Amino acid sequence: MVISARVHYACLALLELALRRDDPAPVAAGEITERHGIPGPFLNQILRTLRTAGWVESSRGSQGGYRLTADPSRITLLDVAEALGCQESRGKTEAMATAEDELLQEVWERAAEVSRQVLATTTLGDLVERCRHGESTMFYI
Amino acid sequence: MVISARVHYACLALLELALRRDDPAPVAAGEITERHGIPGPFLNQILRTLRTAGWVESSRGSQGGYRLTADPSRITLLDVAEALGCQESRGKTEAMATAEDELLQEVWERAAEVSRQVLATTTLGDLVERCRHGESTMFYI
DNA sequence: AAGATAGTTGACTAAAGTGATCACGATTGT
DNA sequence: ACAATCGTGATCACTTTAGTCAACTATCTT
Repeated sequence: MVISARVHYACLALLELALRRDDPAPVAAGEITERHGIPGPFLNQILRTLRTAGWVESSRGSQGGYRLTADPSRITLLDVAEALGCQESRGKTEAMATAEDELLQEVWERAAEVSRQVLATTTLGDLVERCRHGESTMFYI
Repeated sequence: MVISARVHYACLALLELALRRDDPAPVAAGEITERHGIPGPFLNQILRTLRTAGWVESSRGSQGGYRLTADPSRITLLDVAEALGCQESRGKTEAMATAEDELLQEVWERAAEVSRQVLATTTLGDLVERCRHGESTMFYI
């Protein structure tokens, strides 16, 4: 599971939308780029992807912008990463996999899985809460 | 933590060396490429890296080859990955990190850390044992 | 109706990483 | 001598990633 700048930006944007969810007015892309220093056209591209994936909806024209389509507590960081096309491959060509090969593959898969679990158990709602309470409630291993 | 083909090959090679550790004769690179279908010159490059990192030693000339320098149970897959220069960056430029930014960084870091833990707790010795007993003793989450 | 604001679309570029190859040189055993 | 084997550095093709651009469409305000 690689966390690219794209995914990071996407999460930032969605977090911003989540924080302003009680405000009925949509949030313009420009406001997000300004607050987080994300290159404008790039964020635009990302928001488009999130819209196609169904996580945000947009309204055009003046006073337009983006809105979350779901409750922040129902959107996990894994959802976001997958929406952005985080393809994990290591796509065994099926041919000639020795015993050692398979043994290693299992380890790689497990390493990826635990990583995925972390993302799957963190929702935008969690982050909003942490953000509001100003606590950094991460417990390290 | 991205598992590249390079790291996978490196682990295969080291596993091979570990399996044949009682045999005093060094293992030629050619034997490994043949058994696992790894492109020859590529494995050569990888073994060179492992040598510089100190995990294997080589002897030249006819009957030459590679040998492990350490006990397989003391070599973790994380060691191997790091030897191959698995650089994880997501290197915050230090400038303008908003609260949301830092919150996300913590999550990415934790996701990477649990992944690293899996690799750090699996040694070549473990794999040798599993390989010999033919069991696939992986417990999934 | 005009103009400003804001999202839509698709193509495009530059840089970096990845997987892999090559030519040539240096050692060592038989 | 000769074949086997490692050592070194350069190079290449391909893909992904980050980011850009131009032109277009929709909507609101006045």
